[in-house]
Amino acid sequence: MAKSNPPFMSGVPELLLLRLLVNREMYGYELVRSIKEVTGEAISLGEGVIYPVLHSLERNGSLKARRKPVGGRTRVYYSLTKQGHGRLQDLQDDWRRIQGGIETALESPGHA
Amino acid sequence: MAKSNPPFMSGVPELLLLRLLVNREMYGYELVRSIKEVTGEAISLGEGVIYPVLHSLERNGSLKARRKPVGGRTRVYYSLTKQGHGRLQDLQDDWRRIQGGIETALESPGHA
DNA sequence: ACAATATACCTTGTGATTCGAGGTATCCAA
DNA sequence: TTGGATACCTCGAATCACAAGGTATATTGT
Repeated sequence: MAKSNPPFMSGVPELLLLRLLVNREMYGYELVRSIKEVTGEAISLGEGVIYPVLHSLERNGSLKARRKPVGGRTRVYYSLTKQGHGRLQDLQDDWRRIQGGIETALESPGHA
Repeated sequence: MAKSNPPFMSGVPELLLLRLLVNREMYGYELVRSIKEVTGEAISLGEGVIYPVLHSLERNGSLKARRKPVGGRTRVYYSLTKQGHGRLQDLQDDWRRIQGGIETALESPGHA
């Protein structure tokens, strides 16, 4: 019954999250703003995108979560596991492959 | 209600199609193979993606279609309209913006 | 003291997009 | 004559991203 492969260009939110978490552990709300910032406002992903992705990354073992009370609120800090590093590498390779493909297409003769 | 904006990274099939049609008119089946070729096999879009996009581009005035019998079959050749050139320019700008944003994110300190 | 905004987490419904599989028909080669 | 390539098309389902909401606490402004 039509077991669809993931859309050819999905996984960018995942990629960005994993990449940010290489440097240091961060929490969800922070990641939302951080993505906007590090992409120079080019990409803005809402909480409705980020939280579910974080949860799924945790479920599949790419991230581990740590609850940490700060003030009166609770933050959930995420950090990369070994698997997460592998996953990041894969996504990064995928991205470069398709990014390169598109670039080749756009640069071929016959300017726009 | 929730009138969703288009997903932040869609429109790549559209972009590739328009870009290919800058050089010369082409027909659907040809475009399917051509996309695979010009992207160095990095991107492979099936007919189920291409045909609907072509139809919608025709409907909104970016492309014009010309039916041409070849042998016993009929090919539908598409070519860019003036609007299509504008649309291509926009999509190309969008793409470069987000592509650049992701690159910035991936290249920031703290290697993978 | 009170209201508004910011922080911080979350889920749900919907909409847009892509995917895979199928359907039709013709042509050519084994 | 069977099968593969060409050439068009559509449909159902999976996937994803989006907006909007909901909860709760802290901070800032008035």
